[in-house]
Amino acid sequence: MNIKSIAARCGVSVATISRVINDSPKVSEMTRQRVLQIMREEGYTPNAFARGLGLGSMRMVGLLCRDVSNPFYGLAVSLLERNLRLKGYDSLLCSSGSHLEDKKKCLTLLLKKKVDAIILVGAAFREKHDNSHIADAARQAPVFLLNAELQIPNVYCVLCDEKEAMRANVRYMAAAGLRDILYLHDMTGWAWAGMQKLQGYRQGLSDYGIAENAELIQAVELGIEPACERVAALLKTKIPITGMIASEDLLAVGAHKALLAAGREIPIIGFNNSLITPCTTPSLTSVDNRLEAMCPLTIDMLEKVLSGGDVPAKTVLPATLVERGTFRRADR
Amino acid sequence: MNIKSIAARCGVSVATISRVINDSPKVSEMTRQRVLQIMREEGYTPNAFARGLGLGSMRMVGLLCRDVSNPFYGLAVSLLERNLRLKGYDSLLCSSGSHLEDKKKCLTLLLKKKVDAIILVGAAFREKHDNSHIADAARQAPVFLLNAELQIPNVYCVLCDEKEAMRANVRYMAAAGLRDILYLHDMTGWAWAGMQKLQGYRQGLSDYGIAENAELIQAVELGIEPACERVAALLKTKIPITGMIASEDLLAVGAHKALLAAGREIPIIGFNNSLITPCTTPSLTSVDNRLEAMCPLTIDMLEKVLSGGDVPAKTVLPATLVERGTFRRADR
DNA sequence: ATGAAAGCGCTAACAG
DNA sequence: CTGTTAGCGCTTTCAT
Repeated sequence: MNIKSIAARCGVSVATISRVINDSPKVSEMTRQRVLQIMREEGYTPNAFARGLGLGSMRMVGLLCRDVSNPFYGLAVSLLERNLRLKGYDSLLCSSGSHLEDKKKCLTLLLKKKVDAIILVGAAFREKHDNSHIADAARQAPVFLLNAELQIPNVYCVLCDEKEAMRANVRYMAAAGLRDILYLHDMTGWAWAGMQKLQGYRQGLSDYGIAENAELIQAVELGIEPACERVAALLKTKIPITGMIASEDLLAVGAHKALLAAGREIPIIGFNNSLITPCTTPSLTSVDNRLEAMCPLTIDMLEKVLSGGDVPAKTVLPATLVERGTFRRADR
Repeated sequence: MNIKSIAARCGVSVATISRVINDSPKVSEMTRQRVLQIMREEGYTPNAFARGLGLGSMRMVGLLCRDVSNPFYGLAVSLLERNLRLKGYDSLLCSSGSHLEDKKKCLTLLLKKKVDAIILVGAAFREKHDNSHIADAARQAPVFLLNAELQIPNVYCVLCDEKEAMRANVRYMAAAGLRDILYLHDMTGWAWAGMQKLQGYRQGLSDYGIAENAELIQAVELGIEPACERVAALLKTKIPITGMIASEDLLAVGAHKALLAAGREIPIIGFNNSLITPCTTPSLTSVDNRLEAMCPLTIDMLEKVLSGGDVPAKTVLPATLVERGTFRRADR
């Protein structure tokens, strides 16, 4: 069943069928209806590959993330995919892992499939030294970075101001009279987002003239248990801790668990406002980095770029603190 | 840059280039090397659409799930995608939501893109009354069900015996002397998997000659808070509860939260062995439904089916109880 | 408004 | 082992 047989069955040429398929205005309403009718009767679907070949696009975009099984990325991918579908794009998914070589490979694979655009989900896609592979990719298709920043032609960034959010966290706590604020993060080596957050923490301290205490900055593996163990150990030392801020909810939950075991209660703020915030008792206060806003925005931009429109290379949204039981702002 | 210009540059015909691209053995090693060399020099990549048109496949498979942002599905999608990539397939992702009409639409969209196969992730894709849309799809491409069963030609099922797992849960608890076992589930209307688990619970009771108590079977919305509220309410009644089994970890965590608030401790078993099991103190005992085994297996089967091999229409794996702090088996 | 025909870039049967 | 050539199914100019 191809365009030719439909044309024959309709008594028109393939050109007319093609016009109907592509919603061209240069078809009389009468023939359009007849063609549509027959297409329905025959259950005809235009061959996507042939269309792709002719049009140079199959309306697919590549979604790259480190790992969809990470709830944060999973949510991002879910939101992106839905918004893409609304605009008639399909999503080619690619969990790349965190090795640079694998990320490059994934990029190449997506480009080979001739996707219309590529979305890099997460700050993990900004390398420390060399982002030339992204620049290369951007020469073939527009690249969108979700939650990372990179100034490269044909690369568009949508991100949430996490540095400022972290800074605000510290200030809120300081304003509540807490001065010994533990910063629990999961930075492993270079991680742009991690650096930003850490800087935010430091700025927050300096805003309030609090001296930085290296013992209060703790890096652990990303997970509830590693965080729990570390905090449990810290609580046994003489290091004073009156507040805790984590770079990820999982760490905050781990910290809370350690507190519970030690029979103590200390204000905690998590990050990402993920679905585990109700895990703790009371529920976890957490920073929401606005995925629900960033994702639709990204897709809007994508659509504009693909239709030749002009779009800012960088859009920054402010984060929001979602206050729950583990910490509430004092200043209101 | 197309096959023709590469052919010209190499001084051979397009057929030879095509043979090289497709790893045909009928090319002399010398020319193969020369062609590969030049392809590299020119940075040539065969046009995927044209190949798709010629070969009738772009090596893509459709991944359908209700929502990737659900950690359980996210993990499944992640595992499937990785295993597919290892075999050279790309994944077209589709979060369909739970409405039948939307699921049908997604199926149609994937088929339009001429995917080589379709994987339906989760029991949600088995409808109560009419699965003809799946049968229709299966006529166009093999369909694989992850964690659901359906006897339809060209549909292959890989699942975990959740009914038996739930039955075992009850038996373990009963063997430990617990008789008033609350069953907390999230069944909303028809849900095949939900029914299976419930049946398992009932069988477990009957295995031990325990009479079913309707008040001990509670349906709540899927989420920590709904479960917490419900259990908190139950604990205030006179209904005896000596053990709890949940159809999903989230519910178990909610239940545990309620217990904590009430200052009580009751054995709990969750389901899915998700990343939130360390949320509770002590950590949550949970049933692992073997995604790590099912996903690679599914992809193996997919590969075999696509290469014309014979494959069983249904494969069932046993679940595993991962014992942590909230419950341990007595019988060993 | 419609049709004829020349691509799009690659594959594969056939001939050598 | 290699080349010639006819598709694959659709899009799109250019006539009419």
